[in-house]
Amino acid sequence: MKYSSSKENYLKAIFHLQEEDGVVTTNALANELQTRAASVTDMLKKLKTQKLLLYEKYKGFKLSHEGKKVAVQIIRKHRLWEYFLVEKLRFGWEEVHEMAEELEHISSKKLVDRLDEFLGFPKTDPHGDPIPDSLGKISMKQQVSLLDVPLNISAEVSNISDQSSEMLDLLKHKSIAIGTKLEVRKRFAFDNSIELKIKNQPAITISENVAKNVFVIV
Amino acid sequence: MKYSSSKENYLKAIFHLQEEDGVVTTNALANELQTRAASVTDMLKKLKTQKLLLYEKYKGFKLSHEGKKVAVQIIRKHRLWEYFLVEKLRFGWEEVHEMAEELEHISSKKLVDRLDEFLGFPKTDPHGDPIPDSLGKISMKQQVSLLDVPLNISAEVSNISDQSSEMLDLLKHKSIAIGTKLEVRKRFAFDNSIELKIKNQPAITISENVAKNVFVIV
DNA sequence: ATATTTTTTTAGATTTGTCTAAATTTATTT
DNA sequence: AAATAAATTTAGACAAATCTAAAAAAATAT
Repeated sequence: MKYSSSKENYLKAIFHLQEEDGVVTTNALANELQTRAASVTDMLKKLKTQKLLLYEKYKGFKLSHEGKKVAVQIIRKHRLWEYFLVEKLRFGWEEVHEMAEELEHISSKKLVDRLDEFLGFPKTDPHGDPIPDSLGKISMKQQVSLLDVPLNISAEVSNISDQSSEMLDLLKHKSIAIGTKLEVRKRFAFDNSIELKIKNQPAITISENVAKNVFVIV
Repeated sequence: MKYSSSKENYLKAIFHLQEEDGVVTTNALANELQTRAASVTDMLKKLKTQKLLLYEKYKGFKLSHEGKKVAVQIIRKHRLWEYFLVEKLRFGWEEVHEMAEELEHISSKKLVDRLDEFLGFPKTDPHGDPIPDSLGKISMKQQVSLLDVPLNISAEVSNISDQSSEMLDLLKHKSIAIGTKLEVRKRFAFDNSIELKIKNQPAITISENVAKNVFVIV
């Protein structure tokens, strides 16, 4: 089955919000998609008709099994194309999102699978997010923010949730990138700032605000 | 400026028909795009409003300078993506057209230029059609059908205009592919069939009908 | 040069996705 | 538990791209 780009964007957004917050609301979705609540309601009805969504009006909604399957395939395409753009075409990881937003709607499944193979079956995209496999399975290595990681335990940076250029600039300066191995040495109760140690480098300090956006695998 | 996929398809189709037949008609375009003449008229008006087309009703139409520029960029994208699919993702040249029809509408110019670079600035796509450069220049190595090529002159197959699987099957059997170097040895006036010689192989004969679809560069 | 056929255009509908403004339902206060 | 506020849905409209059926223009044939 093939769905419009618009429908695919709704499915993807619902999937992400479901993951993060457990429940999705009409307003949250409208905000995520930069549209109006009324437009969201219109689309929810269409998605329900196509059995991609379980929806009772005023009562809330969530993706059906089929809806989830479609969403995951779109996310797979998005992340594989991002990987391609960064690793093969040498784009910076901060400039690939918009291009991937378009590329994720290319329909051929065979194309995605061949691309996956061409790229060597990467496990995560350039932002550290896991790439679902051809069957839709997502390896869920659990990520923890630096705020929650235990002290003096080796961890590897896996994801940066705020990808503003200001944030990326700061992290670059502190030599923190996806894949960086580090340990949290101390938490300062005064301002919740955190002291980190990266091998062969002097200790560094980051603010609570930065720490909460840096995710690691322990 | 960004145009809808539908508009881009019209521009591309008009460009191709203009190239082939000099003049384009409403019906020819409707046929090419598998749509109705009325729909074509509707779109022509829109393209005129956007100054992509010179159009006087009942009098005919052709692409404006700007319209041509846009068409060429789409053709560039189409052919680069085809090249990518065949050379990097190992698709057969007969299965890439539909995928390229989608990929050609991805908007980022920077992406296309990076792709071009990644592919090593190929000059022709897998069907032998020339790939316009970043500025829209198309190198017009003139192609001649095997019907028109002089005898006993070395020529290189550059294009197959009929790409039905029957034709491709026949050519495969005769070891004729894009890039094959050959000479025309003899023309038989009786049925206009042609005898060819490919290096290190016995001479072969092809019918007029086949010959007229095989284009070479001399 | 008139009649007939073909091509092209118009008029009016339809579908998809969106919108605004108003109405309805649910949630929150007091 | 009413009153108020917030969230959600409906009603009705619009733009883009398409369609069918009918009208108009151009091309062709007699």
